[in-house]
Amino acid sequence: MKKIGIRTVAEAAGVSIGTVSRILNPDSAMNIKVSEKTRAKVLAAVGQLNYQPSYSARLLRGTSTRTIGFALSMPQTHDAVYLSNYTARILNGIGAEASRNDYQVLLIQGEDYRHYMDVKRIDALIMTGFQLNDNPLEGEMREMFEHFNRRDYPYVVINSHLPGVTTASIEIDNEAAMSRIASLILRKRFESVGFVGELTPNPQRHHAERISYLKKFLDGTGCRFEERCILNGSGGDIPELPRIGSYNHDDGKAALRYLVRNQLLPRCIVCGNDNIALGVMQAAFEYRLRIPEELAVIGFDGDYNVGYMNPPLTTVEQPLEEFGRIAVQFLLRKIEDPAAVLSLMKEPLLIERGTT
Amino acid sequence: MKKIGIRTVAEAAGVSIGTVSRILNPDSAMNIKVSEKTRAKVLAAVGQLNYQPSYSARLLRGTSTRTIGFALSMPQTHDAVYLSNYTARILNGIGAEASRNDYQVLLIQGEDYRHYMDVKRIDALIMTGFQLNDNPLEGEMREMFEHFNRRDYPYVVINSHLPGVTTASIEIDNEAAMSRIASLILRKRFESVGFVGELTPNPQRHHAERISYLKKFLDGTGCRFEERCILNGSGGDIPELPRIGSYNHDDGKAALRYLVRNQLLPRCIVCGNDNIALGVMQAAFEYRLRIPEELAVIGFDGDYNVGYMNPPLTTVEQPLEEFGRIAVQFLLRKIEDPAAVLSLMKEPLLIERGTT
DNA sequence: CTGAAAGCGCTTACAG
DNA sequence: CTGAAAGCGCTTACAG
Repeated sequence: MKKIGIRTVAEAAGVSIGTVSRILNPDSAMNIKVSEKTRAKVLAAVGQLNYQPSYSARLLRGTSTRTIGFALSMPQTHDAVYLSNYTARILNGIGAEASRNDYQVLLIQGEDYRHYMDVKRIDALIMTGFQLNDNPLEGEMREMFEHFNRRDYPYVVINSHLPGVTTASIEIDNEAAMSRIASLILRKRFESVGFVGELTPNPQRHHAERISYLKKFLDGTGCRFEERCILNGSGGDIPELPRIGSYNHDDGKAALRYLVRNQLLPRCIVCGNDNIALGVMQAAFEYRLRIPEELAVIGFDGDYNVGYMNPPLTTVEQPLEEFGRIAVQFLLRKIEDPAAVLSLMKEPLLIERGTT
Repeated sequence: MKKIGIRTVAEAAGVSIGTVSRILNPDSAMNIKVSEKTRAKVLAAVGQLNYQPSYSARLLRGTSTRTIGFALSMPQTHDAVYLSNYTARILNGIGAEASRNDYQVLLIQGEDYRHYMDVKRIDALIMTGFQLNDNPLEGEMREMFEHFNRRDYPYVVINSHLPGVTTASIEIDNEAAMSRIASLILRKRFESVGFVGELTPNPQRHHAERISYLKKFLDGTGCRFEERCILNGSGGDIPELPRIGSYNHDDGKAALRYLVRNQLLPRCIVCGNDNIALGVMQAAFEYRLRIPEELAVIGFDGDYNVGYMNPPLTTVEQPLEEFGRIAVQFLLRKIEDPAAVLSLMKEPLLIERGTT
């Protein structure tokens, strides 16, 4: 079986390969000046031979790959879970918008994001989830972004930022989110509040940020938000959890048990994400605590299922799908116009349901 | 800024580009016979110039792309949701195993899967979710698989099959699953059973399959499994639902409401998937039905969150992550050995929790 | 052990 | 309007 390439087509149509190429590349400036007659001949041959231009050869000539990279995790930060619920939602937005524009998505895992761009395996890159409290790779990453900025690469960072370097970014307004949560807490007159984040040595930085905003908004209101009811990270009295790449449910369970056993249980627990909240709720049921009468629970993210809990979870809705879509839209613009910039801070919605 | 290619490196090291290439391709047979001295020189130059071999040039030379395609949906079957919960779990397995083997994953959406393989944009392809009751593209797809088989392409189909063509496949044993569900139903002495699948004109074929197995196992046992309590597909009395690309929760809600209003509510509802089950449960709570005392609910799939419901959901656990991993392992084998075949039927676990 | 050269399959100035 | 030719950046027989 002979491989059919551009010259097979050219022979079949009785023209040169250059002509075939011109006809097959409508974007080419030269495409216009081709006679209808030859065009018809060539197109017929293409159809009959079912010719597919080689992807790699086109790539080599510098054409776009029509591929957007989505970087799933930085080295050392990735655990057993490849794609979290949260990441999947972002990917939903990315995928929908990409496919609308006839782009595909390459999932990238590993150390070297620069490489994919440098080598033009992808046209653009979306990153998320590397914002740890203490990221050992911060230096390297800063360099990477400077490299990207210098070359006007199309990239976007979602819900993460690195001090000291400007990046194209989309993020949720944690301050606004915590302000809304604080209002709810005060309106409900919950007299004490706790916070449960990830019980790992190196949790996402968001959690710490949100804790400090919540402190700010609750300060002087009479509502107690004490240090020992704030479980985030590790050390001190915080229960140790083996990290098994879970979806954080276990952090919630462990935290609630710890609070109950040490008689620290607050009236309301604010959680770093919805999975933690589900874990908190499950453990609360084990202790026969009534939600929301005895314990209120507030989540974060707005995962697909949390409206179907019993009671349904009050949570801060992050429009993650929208983040994905906006990211792709920006990247497509940036590909056209290297000067395009993006710096979007989105205010989230607090959705009150049955747990408060 | 000059672009640095293989010849920049060659010049810097004072050797020919062929030598550079040989040193950089450890797999090459010629790699062994290169002197340590030149190797050191070249490697130093590579490091210093931070040289990255062009991905596209390598591709053109026929090297592997180190990319596995994951096809998300067939044309016309895809709705607003790009990646369902179910698909995300498969992808988790694929991604983990791929990245362990230094492969990346390309998400493919659109009409033409053959193209990606033919054109060698990917080394292998994984497909799922196209098994509709009435797939208008069945003919085309059959041709595609025959094309793949003829060329010994590495591909796998997960949880879908097409009558009349043999494909490399991994699937769940629906018969075993329904046998387990039937045993549970009989043991609990539920006197009547209903089924809720997708309330769309063209539901997944699994649901119909499972209904018929359940019929078989319940037949003659005295447990009633009547036609009018089987809601799957559309037509007849089945409530019409606008498809909004949801995760099926709404099917569950609509179905339960329909059953209650028409006084058809059975003692136990078996659901086509977990999202449907969550919808059923939520609607049941609205009617103040007690689960499991008045109504038992059984899900399918084993999504991450369903153990955290209240009560936690009894469901059939599909090892979807494992399916993804096995698929990748097979593909890597198939790349080495074109004669490799795969036909795996996996028995699922029924996990009994609070809803039965 | 290494170099010079052919060629992977295209696109695109350059001629005519 | 179309052809002949250069070249994208590599890999790999072929010589030596």
